[in-house]
Amino acid sequence: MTFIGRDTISNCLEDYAVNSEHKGFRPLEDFMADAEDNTQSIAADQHDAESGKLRPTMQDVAEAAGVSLKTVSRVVNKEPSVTEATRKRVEDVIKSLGFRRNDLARNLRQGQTSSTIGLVIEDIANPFYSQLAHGVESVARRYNHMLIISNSGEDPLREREQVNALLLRRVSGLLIVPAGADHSYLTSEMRLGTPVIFLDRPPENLNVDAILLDSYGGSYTAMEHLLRQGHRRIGLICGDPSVHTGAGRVAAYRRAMTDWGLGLIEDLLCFGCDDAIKAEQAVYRLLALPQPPTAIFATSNRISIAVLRVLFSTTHKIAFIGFDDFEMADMLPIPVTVIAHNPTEMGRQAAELLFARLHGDESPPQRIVLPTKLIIRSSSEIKPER
Amino acid sequence: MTFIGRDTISNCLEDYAVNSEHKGFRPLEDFMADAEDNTQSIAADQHDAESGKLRPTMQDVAEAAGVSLKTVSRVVNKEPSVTEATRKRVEDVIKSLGFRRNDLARNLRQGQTSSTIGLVIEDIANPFYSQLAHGVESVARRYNHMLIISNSGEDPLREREQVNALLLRRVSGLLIVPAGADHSYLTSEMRLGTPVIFLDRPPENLNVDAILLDSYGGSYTAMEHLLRQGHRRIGLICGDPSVHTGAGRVAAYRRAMTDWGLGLIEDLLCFGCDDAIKAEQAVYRLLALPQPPTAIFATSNRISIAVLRVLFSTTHKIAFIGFDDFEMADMLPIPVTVIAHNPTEMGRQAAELLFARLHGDESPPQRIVLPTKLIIRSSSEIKPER
DNA sequence: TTGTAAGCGTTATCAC
DNA sequence: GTGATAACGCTTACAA
Repeated sequence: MTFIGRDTISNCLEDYAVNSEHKGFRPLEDFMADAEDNTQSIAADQHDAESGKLRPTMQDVAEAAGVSLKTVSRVVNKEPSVTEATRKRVEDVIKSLGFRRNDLARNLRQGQTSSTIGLVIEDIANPFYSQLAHGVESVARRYNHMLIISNSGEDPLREREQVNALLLRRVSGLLIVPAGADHSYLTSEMRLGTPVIFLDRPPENLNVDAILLDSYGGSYTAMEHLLRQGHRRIGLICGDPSVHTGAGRVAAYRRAMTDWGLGLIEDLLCFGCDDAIKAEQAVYRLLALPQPPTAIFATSNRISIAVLRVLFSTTHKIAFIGFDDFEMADMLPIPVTVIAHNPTEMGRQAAELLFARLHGDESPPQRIVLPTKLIIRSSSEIKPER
Repeated sequence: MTFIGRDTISNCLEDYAVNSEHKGFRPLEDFMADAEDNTQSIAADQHDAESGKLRPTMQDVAEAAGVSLKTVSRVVNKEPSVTEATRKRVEDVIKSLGFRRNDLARNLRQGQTSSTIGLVIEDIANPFYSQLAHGVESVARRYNHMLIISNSGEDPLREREQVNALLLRRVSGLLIVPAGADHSYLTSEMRLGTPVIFLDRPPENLNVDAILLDSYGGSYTAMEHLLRQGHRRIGLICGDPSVHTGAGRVAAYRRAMTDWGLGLIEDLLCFGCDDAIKAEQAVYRLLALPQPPTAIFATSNRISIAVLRVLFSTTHKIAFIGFDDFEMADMLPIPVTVIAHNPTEMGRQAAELLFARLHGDESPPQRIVLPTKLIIRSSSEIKPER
């Protein structure tokens, strides 16, 4: 075990510890700007010079063991009809040569697949997606498949590229959180036998399995809860309202207002708040209104956090509900009421369905809608000021 | 766009909205227990009945276009020497047949690799690892590689299985956050040419690149900060102290105490708090001590959150510092002082190094130690009660 | 129990 | 420019 010496420690003290002007969580790029040249590089001891050896094949093993290639194959695949003696001999050679079967070749011969499934999401760094991926992975492992994850970054073009790259690699199946609108480009591939399942958002122009969330129902429940508390001016902060999930949540907002006999006040609706900056600006705009909202509904975890950051920094007493639960929602100064659901379970169900398809389930494409649950903490219990 | 009807909404109201006895963030399994039978399944419209078509090969394309297999290959790979006319003809056939090159076969022929890299981590649902994965993926994409992520769940056995599965699939390179202790099993594979890089923890019995964090330096800085505030009874809550990261943080704790002329009080040291439950129990134990600590140092993000959950639920005024920054650390009732670093950058650097190795960089194995930064918020400024 | 030969879908070599 | 033909490392079918 090697530790960095005391000099490192004093470096840290001088360079960082005193600096406390920084506040707030800085997850990505902006962090290293002032720190990266402090990267310390320590060369390790020695290095194996000679390399360039070729990877041994079954043929090599066969020759070294004095048996045929096929016998090696039998041993490797644990087929029964091999003498204990030859098996032992072959296994020894395998060990000494460091042989490892090439599954690329194996899969090429056996079927069309790579015992790998592909998952296309927006951004693995978002907890929603990392939980989703966790669920998928746990199921994939049960079926002896590995998981290739690729980020589309909400870019339809990139989504297509990634899907194509996965298909080239002959993934056994595909799980997609769609970024683009038109997915008809997948029809031919699906006809050829690759099962595809959509997550979180349904496909357009494609008849395919989808695991969705009850965005509309959950949001309607949340709105009703706010309305029951007496709120009439409710701000809405959402991302792209043309995305399915956003659309459902916005529709629920509108419908709830209408059902309660309230008109829509355009000034209270904020669209396109896809990143933290835009969401924060939207909140500031709402607060500056002659008649600011008495409550705010945010349509996703990222947006919620941005909104709350502003709300907590002001003295305004505004009720809040957000879609998606998030870690620490219950630990904030005012615990946050959320529309919760289970991303891990969503990933699991999608993966299970994928493997069912892979194993020959030919039933018609399904639409599974997972339930949401209003978790009432404190932020929604703030009453409207009169 | 299809929305769930009003009946769904009332379901939600009755089944969930009223239920508010639940508090706290429930990320995984325990959530669905009471909700899963509410899963609604809606069968979709119709279904393409006939399938079973075989995937077209270059040979099929060649026959349909009346050219040789090799010519198709030339077109697919955009090699120069093809007439515009034949190129067009072949491309049309490719489109009409929905042909897609099988990269399994291509890779088999070309080299040993699958233009895929493998990443083995503890748990993708942990923000530390999902940020790390994000960094790796962004670099991999630049190099036209896809990323296979697999979770070891801290289990050395599973780690080995996963590594083996990745190697069987002929990943171009391997990024590992090691769970096990002995990694000599990788030597033969590395000699055969697969570059391997360790993240967060160095390998044992293996001379290989590693990207690490300055656990010791960061922790020492944190301890000094607490000691300067006058704290003398500082509780330590950590996971497995035999893991490299844990060991470095514990060593810094001990050393700092010693350097300040303080003895170690065994009662204040809590080891093996790997999950939230154990960490919480540890805090309760500390609080119940005849002389409880006036400050606590937690050695990871998960532990920090568990500790804070307890601390915030009591009236004890205890200072706190945690290793790893986390989202919302600055928004809690008492903003949390942390030892921050950049997981995304760690992933990026590891991936860059991996590709350098892949491109023939033969320099001796490196140990890169990334800096940490003490971000002082409020939790560390609580003075010891006299 | 063991071995031979063909073939998976591509690319590489070298003719034409 | 284009096309045979032989690999790549393995499995399948069938023979010995």
